[in-house]
Amino acid sequence: MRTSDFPLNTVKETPADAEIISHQLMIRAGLVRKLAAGLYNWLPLGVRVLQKVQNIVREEMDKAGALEVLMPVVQPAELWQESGRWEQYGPELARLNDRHGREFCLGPTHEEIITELARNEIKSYKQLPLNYYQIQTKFRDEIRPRFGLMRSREFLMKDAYSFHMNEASLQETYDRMFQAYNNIFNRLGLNFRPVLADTGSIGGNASHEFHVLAESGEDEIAFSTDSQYAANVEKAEAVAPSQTRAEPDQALEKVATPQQKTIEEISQFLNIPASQCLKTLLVKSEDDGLIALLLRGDHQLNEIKAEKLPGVQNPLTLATDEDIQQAIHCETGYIGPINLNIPLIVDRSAAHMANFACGANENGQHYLGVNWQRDVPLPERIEDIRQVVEGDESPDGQGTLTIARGIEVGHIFQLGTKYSEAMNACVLDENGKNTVMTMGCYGIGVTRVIAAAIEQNHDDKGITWPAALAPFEVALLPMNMHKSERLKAASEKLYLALKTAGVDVLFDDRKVRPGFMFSDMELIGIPHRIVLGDKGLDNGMVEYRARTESDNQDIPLDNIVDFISQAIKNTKST
RNA sequence: CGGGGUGUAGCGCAGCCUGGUAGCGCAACUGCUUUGGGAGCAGUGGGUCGGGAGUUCGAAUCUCUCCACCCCGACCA
Repeated sequence: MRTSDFPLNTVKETPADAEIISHQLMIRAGLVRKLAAGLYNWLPLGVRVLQKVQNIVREEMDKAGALEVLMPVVQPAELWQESGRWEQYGPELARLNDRHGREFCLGPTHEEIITELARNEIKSYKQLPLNYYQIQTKFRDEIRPRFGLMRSREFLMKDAYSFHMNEASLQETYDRMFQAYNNIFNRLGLNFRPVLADTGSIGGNASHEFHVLAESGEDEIAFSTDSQYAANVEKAEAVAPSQTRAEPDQALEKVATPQQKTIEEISQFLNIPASQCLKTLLVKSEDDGLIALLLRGDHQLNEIKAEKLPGVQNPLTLATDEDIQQAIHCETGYIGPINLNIPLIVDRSAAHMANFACGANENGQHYLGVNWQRDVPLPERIEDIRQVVEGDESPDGQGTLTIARGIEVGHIFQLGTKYSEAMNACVLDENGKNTVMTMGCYGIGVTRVIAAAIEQNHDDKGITWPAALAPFEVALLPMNMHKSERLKAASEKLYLALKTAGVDVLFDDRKVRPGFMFSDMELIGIPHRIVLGDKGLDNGMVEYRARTESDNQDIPLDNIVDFISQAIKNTKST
């Protein structure tokens, strides 16, 4: 490709509304342009990268035995009503009517559609297992689209759905997908980790997320220092402290704490660490009453864990100030377990506290030196309801947890029969008996992968694409070609030779100054650069430099095609 | 949805407080010079100042209203 035929649309200035580096660079390099909040146009250069990702995803999915399909973006409401998600989904589901007034939505995902497809097309156990996938646009009307292509409203996703006779077959495909995902992200050249995950609103059993590690990631991941254990903090289990609870050695004492409500204020006011304060949160119970959740002051409630507990309203709902006033006759901030006449659930770590402080259920009053059993019965329900923190013991008993940030680029689920049962997707088994199919689903955020790749691969000059993602493999830069017929001839000849050798080369034949060319090619992140100049030609040499290197290498013109082919091969295999 | 902010040339911004001929830099186009790290000089084109209503002799500027976009928050008592 020639730059005279392939305008680069790079911009020197950083757009004002781009917060994170990938967003800035995607706009500066001319990959995308914003159309509206969360909506982007893809320019030719960006499309090339998109296609690279798609090709790798396709190859690995095909290799893993999945079959490509294509389903509509616009989906009839009936199917969503059948699964129950028409009501469950909030405003994130974009709904619309056609000219006849019939209801539709823009697909945020395709479980309903694939289940409808499968129940019509799959009749016999002999056709199973089957794994369908597509690469298709999704629309989610996000509360707040942000970080450019990282959380846009419209985005490209690879989604796959598998169908099975039983759990064992599902597990087999799930394992294959797990492997396929590892292959995909390895081939893409990303630094990533598969982690145990919560199944979220989609429901189901086992689930893994694939995270690209980056500071700007929106998710927190907990890793063991000593083992392979890795989990999203939403999911990571906070194990009970291994040491036994300290003996009471302080007397119970009631102290005035006027205007001191938050844990921070209390710990400062009483001059005790937050870990010695007990935090009491009131939430709604299933029958619309109240339940108290007790946590160590320095710990945070894990909403996902809490709302799964029997008796706790799901989704988790905090008690209002009025509820609390009515039930306890005090304000928030002064609640504690002593003489608290509502059901209590205590976190494992909180159950190990001794000589702690807590609210006295009277405005402006706290207790000090509180101990379980002596001053207040230890609640029967001891559960894991907190977020893990750095330094916690790893749930597998090996090492401690460290926490890193990640960008979720893939997610695989064992769905079970959630959708197939609701939508009656059955096949006949070998006895001619109707059986509900078991399902799995597997997603990759194709557009997000690109943003994540840039977050992980950039320098002060621009993008430093992993080889597999770069829009072109080689930049061919002639210095002032329009002034030298000899240079022009040599450049054209080399361009042709590279193309013939199957190299994806971008030939900068614009009449621009050298510095301009260098900057453009570095910004858009082409991994290999060949520079031709008159001086070099005198000696039959050209210059080579890899995008991530800072020094030139002189290569004989006669060898450069072989040299480059080899360099490309090397970067691809690493 | 709550709070805050911004809308002026393709992009980045000034002008607004204190009403009086719409500006700067980059980009684009033309010409000349230059040519190994985003060139210099000269010239050219480009604006319903987000939309609407109002106040005024006169509104980018003041008032009201609508819209768009951005940031923070939306469990941490």
